[in-house]
Amino acid sequence: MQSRYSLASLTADPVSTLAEALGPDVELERPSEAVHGDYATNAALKLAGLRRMAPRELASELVALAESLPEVERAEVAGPGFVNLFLRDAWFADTLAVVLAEGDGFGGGSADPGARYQVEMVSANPTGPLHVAHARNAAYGDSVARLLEFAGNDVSREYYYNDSGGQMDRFRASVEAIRRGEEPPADGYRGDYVRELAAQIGDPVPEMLHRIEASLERFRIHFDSWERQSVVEQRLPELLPKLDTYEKDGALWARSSAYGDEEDRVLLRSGDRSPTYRAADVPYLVEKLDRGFDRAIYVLGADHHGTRNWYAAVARMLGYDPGRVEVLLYQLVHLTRGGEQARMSRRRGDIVFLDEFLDEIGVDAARWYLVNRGPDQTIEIDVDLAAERSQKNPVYYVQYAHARIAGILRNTDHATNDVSLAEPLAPEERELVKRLAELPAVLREATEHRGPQAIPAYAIRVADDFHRFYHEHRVLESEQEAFRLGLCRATQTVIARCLQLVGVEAPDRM
RNA sequence: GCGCCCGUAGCUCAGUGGACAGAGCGGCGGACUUCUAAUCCGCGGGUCGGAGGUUCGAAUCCUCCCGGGCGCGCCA
Repeated sequence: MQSRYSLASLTADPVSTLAEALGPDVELERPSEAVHGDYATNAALKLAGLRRMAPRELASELVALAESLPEVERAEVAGPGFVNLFLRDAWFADTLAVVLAEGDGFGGGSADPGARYQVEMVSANPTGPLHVAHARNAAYGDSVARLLEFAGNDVSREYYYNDSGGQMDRFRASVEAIRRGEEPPADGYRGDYVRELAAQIGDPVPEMLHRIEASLERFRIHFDSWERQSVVEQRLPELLPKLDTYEKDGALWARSSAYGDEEDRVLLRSGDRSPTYRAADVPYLVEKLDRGFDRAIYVLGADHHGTRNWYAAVARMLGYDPGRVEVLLYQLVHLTRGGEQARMSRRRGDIVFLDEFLDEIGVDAARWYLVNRGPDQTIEIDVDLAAERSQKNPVYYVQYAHARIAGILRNTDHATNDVSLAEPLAPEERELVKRLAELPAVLREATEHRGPQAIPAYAIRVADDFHRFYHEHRVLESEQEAFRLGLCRATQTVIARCLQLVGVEAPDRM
């Protein structure tokens, strides 16, 4: 195997480039212990069985290959067959040069070719203000959307709402009741916002939607389109005959259980034969796919998990590739206030509105907290703590690293990409470069797994490494100024990117 | 009863086959004549819910059990 490793072929991922030089099946990882080198691979352990060789023997071959690479200082076999690599300073300088050359694009563009995605999220019916559970939907869905965009896909965010169902009737009836000076019906809606809407004239729904949109814009989420159930439903008559359906108990049912769903679903109610909410899903899905989206993503709360297979079943029933339908579920949010737990249920009245939440802890902390946990994990946030201890919030720790760098860069006008080394690299410099080099892999994985929680975790590591570096080394007017300035600019770019992907601002001063 | 999710440090949680399991918060003790101390350094803290299994190797994959959350509407 002849190595043709060359940094002349600058890719956005220096680590992958190095790995490829060792063979197609080799993946490098960063060992937790420094004595295990800058990078290590378990390739020999994995391939030993296939090649019928002893792992350590195969590892020796990789070591020989690795040591022939100009960037490798030395390599060694360790343990059962790990290969540890120790890299020369030149690799770090070249890697930093790659990051700087890529600039804002570093870590992006991994989707090749890009595809067209629709991310439908929030989609709360406009019967009241958004609350914190909706905020998680928004924060999670929007970060997934941002990841997809940065990977090079075309992404459209859509908000879908029911403007014609029983819930909406009850909402309008509640407003009307107050306008007549009566109490809202027992199953109606109440609260200050209902009174405010009653004080205005006309249909309260559009005004409620405006308020929701304003909350979302404040939360830094912009929707490209808003879709109404009453509009979508109009195509139902032409689509019903194409579905696999049957009559039972006076209602029309979809035979969805034969297409991967858990159960059959009612499309037309017995009695007035009016369409159910599920029925509207059918023309809506057709519309999504016919509009040319390669993939339609639904972002749903875990309380909707019972219908997660319904959408793909509809696609199958109509002859579409079910792989074009993707349902993302996230668990619920519990808020604690003064030690007392409140569940996010509108029905119980324990409502904490999104706007109140933002008033208390700020947009940056709110977005950070809501995306900081994996979607499968229930989130618990102590609002008092989040607001009170905001100084110690990790989000400020990361922002501070960004602001510190901005402070350094304000004091210089050197802006070259020359990162030549004046002296041997310090451990803090090497660690930081390796950290920055992780970004492409971190984002690739976060995008593929729809797991934006990896971003804040990584951003903390970057800030960690930077603060340590900053503490140990002078940047301006040091012997190593050129390299260190480059390191600062690259770090700033990486942190800014991470924050952008989770919808958090990257301040130049704090 | 059935389905989905979760169970990792005192608390909140990272970690979807690799080396002695990590972070933040909380606790204790240190470091500013500097480009920002919203920072840094040190100390303490664990039967990865339990039991089997697969593997050279398991917090991670499989089976069963225990505990918690959420669903199982002709509501949305």
